[in-house]
Amino acid sequence: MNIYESAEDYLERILMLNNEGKNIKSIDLARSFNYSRASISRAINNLADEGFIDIINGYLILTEKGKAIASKMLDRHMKLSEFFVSIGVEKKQALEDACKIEHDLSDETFEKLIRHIEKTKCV
Amino acid sequence: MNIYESAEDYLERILMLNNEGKNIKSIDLARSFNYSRASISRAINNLADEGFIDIINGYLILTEKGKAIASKMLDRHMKLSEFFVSIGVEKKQALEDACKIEHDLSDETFEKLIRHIEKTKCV
DNA sequence: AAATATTGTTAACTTTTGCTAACATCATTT
DNA sequence: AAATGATGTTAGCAAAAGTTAACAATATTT
Repeated sequence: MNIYESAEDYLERILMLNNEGKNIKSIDLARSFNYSRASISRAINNLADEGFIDIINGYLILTEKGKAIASKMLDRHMKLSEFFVSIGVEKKQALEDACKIEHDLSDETFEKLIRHIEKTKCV
Repeated sequence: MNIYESAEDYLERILMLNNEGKNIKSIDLARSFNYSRASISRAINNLADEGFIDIINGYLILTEKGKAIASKMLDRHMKLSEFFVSIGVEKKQALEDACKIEHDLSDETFEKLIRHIEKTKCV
């Protein structure tokens, strides 16, 4: 009953696209990640089995449980990449790095980091 | 001819232990990571095949190629964990988080981060 | 409605990185 | 030298996360 790193990415991406006003099907996610339809199909069905999403008419709908994870990841994603950009990292690179480490940072470290960023914002 | 994350960890750990004045055999690495002898044996032989270490009398000796990676990782490990501690993260957690993200950060982001840390040191 | 194109699923494979079990080798101690 | 113990290797397994190929189910276009 773990949630895997890849699963976190999928949920986050669904929310990200929803926030852009898009309703998402499997194929959209596959295109978004540039992964095969097969990979996404299996992953998505697992997420549905585990109650992170509902699949309704082919559309991927985050459950509360799924949304909780998606929001957490998206929040980390945005804050980390903003921070990287603010210290001079090129945007594309900042996004890429944020995407990787958002899964690995402990809650403690992430929170302390955010506090540090707030504190040093005008330096 | 990639270098995998686990391989980076092994090389780093060899250097770390060398720096404590220890000469390291396979068994020491296994104990250090709390991994089985079998896992380490195979990984180490791969690293030797790929020219990252020499195995001499059972001792694991970093080649120049191996040392380059080990130093880079160890440097990141120390600087990141120091930074985390400096912003209030508990030491054990700081080490754990550093160990994970040291592999993922791009050179650009790592360097910019270090510069930022230097700049905000006395805030 | 029939033909075509798009989307989703299934099965079997690959890579990374760990495991256990069984065996081989090397070192120590009696 | 023989017995014991420590270390290293090999073989086969597992899980996570991707792949391709082949097929099934939907949609769309003529």
